[in-house]
Amino acid sequence: MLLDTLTEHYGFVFEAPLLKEIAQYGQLKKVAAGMQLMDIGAPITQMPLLLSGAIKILREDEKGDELLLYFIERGDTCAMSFSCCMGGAKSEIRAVAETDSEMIMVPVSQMEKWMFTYKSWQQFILDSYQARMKELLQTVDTLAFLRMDDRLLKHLQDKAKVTGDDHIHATHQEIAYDLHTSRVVISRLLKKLENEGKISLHRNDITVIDL
DNA sequence: ACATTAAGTGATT
DNA sequence: AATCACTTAATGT
Repeated sequence: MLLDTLTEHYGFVFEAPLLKEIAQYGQLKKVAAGMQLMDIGAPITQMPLLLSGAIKILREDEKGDELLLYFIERGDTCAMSFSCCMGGAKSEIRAVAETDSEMIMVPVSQMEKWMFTYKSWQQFILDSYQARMKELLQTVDTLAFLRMDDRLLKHLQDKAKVTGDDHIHATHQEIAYDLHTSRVVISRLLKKLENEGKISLHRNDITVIDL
C-alpha cells in the first residue's frame, strides 16, 4: 500500500492528513539505474519525492557536455524544479537515476496548494531548497578554484554515500564525464589518491577507503 | 590467439 | 588542467 511506504519514509516529516493526501494524488514510480527522468527544456508537471535510491542532477552546455551538480537522496525532493514549476517554466536541468530508485510523483498543482494548507510541507520545501542550494554552492566553490583533486575525492565520497557502497562501479571515462574533464586527468588524480592511500583501484571498480 | 576496451605514462601546450 | 600519442593490462570471443 502506498500510504504505508509513505509513512515509513516520511512519517516523521508530515502529519497524517498530508500523508493521506500525498498517497491520494501521488503515484509510485520505480526506475532502473541509468534511466533519464527529466531533460533540459522539458515542462515540469510533477515533482518526485524520493523513497529510495539516488538521482543525479546534471547541467549541460551548448556542445552537449555534461556537468554533475549534485545528488538527490532518500527524503529529498528536487526543490530546483519547484521554483521552475511555480511559473510553469521548463526544466533547466537533466535528471538521471544513479541507482535503482523508487519515488512518488506528485502533481505540481497539489504541491502548490499544500504550501498554504500544510505548515510541515512548507517547511519541507524550504529545508530542501536550502540543502540543495548549499550543495550547489559547494560545487561552485570547487569549480571556481579549479581544484580538480578535491572535486574528484568529494565526488567519489558522494557517490559511495548515495550508493551505500564503498565500491564504485564506474570507468575513469564515466567519472570524467560527470566532472566535465578528460579521462587522462581522472586517471592521474586517481593514481595520486591511490598512492595517498585514500582509494584502491581496479578495473571498473574503485574502492573508497577514506570516508 | 586476437580484438576490444580500460587504464597508465611521458611529453607538450 | 587538457590533449596527444603510445604502452600496458584486463576481458570478451
